[in-house]
Amino acid sequence: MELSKNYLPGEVETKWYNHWIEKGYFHSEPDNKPAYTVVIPPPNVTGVLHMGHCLNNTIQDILVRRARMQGMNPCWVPGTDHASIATEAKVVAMLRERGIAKSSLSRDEFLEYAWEWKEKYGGIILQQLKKMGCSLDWDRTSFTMDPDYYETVIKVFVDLYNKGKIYRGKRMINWDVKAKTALSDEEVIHKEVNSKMYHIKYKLDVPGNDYITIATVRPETIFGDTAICVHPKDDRYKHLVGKHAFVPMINRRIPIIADDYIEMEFGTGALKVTPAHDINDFNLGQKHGLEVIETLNEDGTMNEAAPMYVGKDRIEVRKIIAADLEAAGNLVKLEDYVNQVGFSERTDAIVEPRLSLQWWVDMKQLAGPALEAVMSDEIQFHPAKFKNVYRHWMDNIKDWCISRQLWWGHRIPAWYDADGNVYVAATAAAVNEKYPETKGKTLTQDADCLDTWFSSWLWPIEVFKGMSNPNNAEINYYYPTSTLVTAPEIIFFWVARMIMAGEEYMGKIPFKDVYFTGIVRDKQGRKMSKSLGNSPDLLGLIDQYGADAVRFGIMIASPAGNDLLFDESTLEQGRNFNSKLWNAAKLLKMWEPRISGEGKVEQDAAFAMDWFQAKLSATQIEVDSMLKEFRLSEALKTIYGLIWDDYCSWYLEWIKPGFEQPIHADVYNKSIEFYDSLLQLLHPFMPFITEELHHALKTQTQDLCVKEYETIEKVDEAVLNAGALLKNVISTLRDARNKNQIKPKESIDLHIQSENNTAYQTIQNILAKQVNAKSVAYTNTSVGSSIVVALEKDKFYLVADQAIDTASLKENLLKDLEHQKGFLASVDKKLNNEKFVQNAKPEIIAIEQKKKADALARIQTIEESLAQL
RNA sequence: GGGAGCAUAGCUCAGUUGGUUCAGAGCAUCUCGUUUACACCGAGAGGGUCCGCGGUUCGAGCCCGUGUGCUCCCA
Repeated sequence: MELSKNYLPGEVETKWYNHWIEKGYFHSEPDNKPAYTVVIPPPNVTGVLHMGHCLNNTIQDILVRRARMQGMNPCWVPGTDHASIATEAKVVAMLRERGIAKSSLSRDEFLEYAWEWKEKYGGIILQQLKKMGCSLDWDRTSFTMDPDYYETVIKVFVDLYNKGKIYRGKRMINWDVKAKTALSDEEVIHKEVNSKMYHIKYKLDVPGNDYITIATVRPETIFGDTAICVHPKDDRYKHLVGKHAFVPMINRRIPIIADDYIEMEFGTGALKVTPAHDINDFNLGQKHGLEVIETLNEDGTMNEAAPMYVGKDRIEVRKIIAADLEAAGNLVKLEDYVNQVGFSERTDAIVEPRLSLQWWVDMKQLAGPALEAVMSDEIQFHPAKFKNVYRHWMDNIKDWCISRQLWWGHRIPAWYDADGNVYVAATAAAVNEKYPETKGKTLTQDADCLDTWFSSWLWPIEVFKGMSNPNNAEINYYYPTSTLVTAPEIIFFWVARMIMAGEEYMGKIPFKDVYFTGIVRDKQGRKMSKSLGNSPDLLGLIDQYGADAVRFGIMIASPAGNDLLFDESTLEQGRNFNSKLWNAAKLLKMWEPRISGEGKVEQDAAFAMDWFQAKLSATQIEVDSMLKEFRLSEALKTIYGLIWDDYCSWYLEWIKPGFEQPIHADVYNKSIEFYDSLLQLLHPFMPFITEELHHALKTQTQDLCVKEYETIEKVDEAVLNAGALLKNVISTLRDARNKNQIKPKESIDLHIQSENNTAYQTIQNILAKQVNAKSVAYTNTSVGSSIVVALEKDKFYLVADQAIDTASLKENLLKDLEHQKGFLASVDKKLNNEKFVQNAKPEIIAIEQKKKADALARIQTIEESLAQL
């Protein structure tokens, strides 16, 4: 097969992906081989591929492809998450564009639109993963609202309720005014915001015209104030405790109370207490038996509690209230202030604390075994630092608010009778059966849906129908899964809860290793986000550079445990690597017509082959151990260096036949074999080009994708060292040529002075070729009018036609001499130190003595060279 | 406010229980070079008081203390 001038990724990628699918390589069925199971973190059904997915799925594909080539039975399950809030928001927006208000639709009508939307636009992201080469088992594509999955979620709710681990309660929750739903704590993102601190004075209900001043960043909440609180030890306010004050503008009379919760140094030391709209104030209110006055409607507008602002949004009121307070004479001052404000993860609306009746999971009961599994390393986190983060959260775990005021999702299986009694069971019929007293009564189902994560925490179980069809062959074979690859941001949302669900419902951990990827940032270190517009178009990049180059670029820049600073130049590096691979194959193929089977392999070529075999084995071992430790980026770098430097720059040059000369069949075949091993090693990282070249090299019986790794050959250390010496000599001599301005084309005569000539004789042809020497000779004495180079204990004389710059040669030698002498002095200092000799281990002392002997020998060599100048 | 982590070449990072030849790699930089795989290239080079200070030790990039700066998580 003839290779084109350049590698063209586009066609090659489509061709091989289709081929792999046709062959069914990615499909897994339980068998006798060990399973290697990975479940994809299900992207939102509304999602499109971004850099985070790209990193995450490339890593998973590397692990899965490698497992496949190691003879395991890998199963990588794709799927999507219904993403309740995000999807419902998209559907509502789509309806609005068509002029349909959600409020004008019944629940069923709305859901019909939602499903229609999901079928049409959902799962685009899965198609995009194919572009990247992901070896997912498409026959297993799952969705968190598939019928079985849906039933399982409901079953789990009922079960936890029956066990007393789910309850309904009125609590302070995070309210998303845009989506008009409750949010869990994890769905609130705290950001630093520039605000204003309003100092507002409240008239005291005492004779005279006295005031008490409070400081707040949320002045619109004053309408919900039901007390003012000061510290009991605060001398400024002691006399006011037990008295009353009036809320500005509405003149409602509220008590002044004392509590040591107050920080005297903060603000004015007096706190307005608004139990309905702040969690701390709520707790304070409970403690002191204060009234709770709500001032907000569901959509964040003010209600009748603020008569002059009814229907206006709270943020808008915050802006205009200053003037009104000022007019009323209650505004003391305004100052700039930076504070933390909670935003909705999904809608970016400012979250309002709100008192509300919601469903909760009692997390304390579930946390125990899940914490233990990680602390005991039954589940290993990579990097391990996330163990601490995990423990901290589990130790301080709060109950999980799971109800969402949405229609898209799993509807809560709770029914209410006319008196407001609650009955929990999977269906209305099941309610009647379980609670006979409900028969004949009109029951209304809870209108709310469950938090999206209440379904995703069952993902590793239910993708194998582990709950809807317990103990089936697949769940028994594939569960627990092997490795979970995910972003650290969802350690609490998802990872922790999957562990809980696994322990609760399977009695077993859901995965053995968790690999946390870094966060994808731009060149300046800013997180990639839609609002910053710094996310590149991934499909465009794949078109431009090829999928392999994108995978390479992203992996080479992702040090284990660190964030990824995305820079397009690494994709360029990936593309250049593609070219390098392509050209090396072209070179090999060029030699094919010149194969000759005659005679013996020349000794320098034999050396080159032995050396590369040793280098290859050593690197395979190294890569193996790196991958075991999930050091993927380093493993890729190592393979890159092996291919580019050791194979292309050294090995191929060493065995390269002269102009139009034949190549020995053994050398040719061995070189092809080496190259195929390199492609195999690289395949998990860059699957397309490696498969293409694997087939381009020669007729293959097997696709690379499923070709199992062979046992690694034993490393011949002696040959490895000999190769290292050869490389060192070549570089040193080339440097000497460069420094003496000998033109590359000009050949030299090389004389070697060494105690070990045989070491050089086997490699002298390579040496001659690589430093452009027309002759190599061995000598016992110095060679006149030559460039002298000292390396270790050996000396090399380069004889060239042109005049020699003795002065600079001498300068270099003197510099080296000084260097060596300084080194000798430091070694001597150590050896003459009695304490060192007494305390250091014998092998360390032996090393120091060898250092000394070597340094002395080198100094002698240099001095001799100097004497000859 | 609580917790976790980081600080090594211009950039991004390695550096295994403190001790192999004066700290390594990739990228970037500089010099030379179009020799028939590759300029998406080759050859070579330069570049670091390992954040500051103090301590332990015969010996510290690595251990301890402290200061400074940065990042993330939680409240």
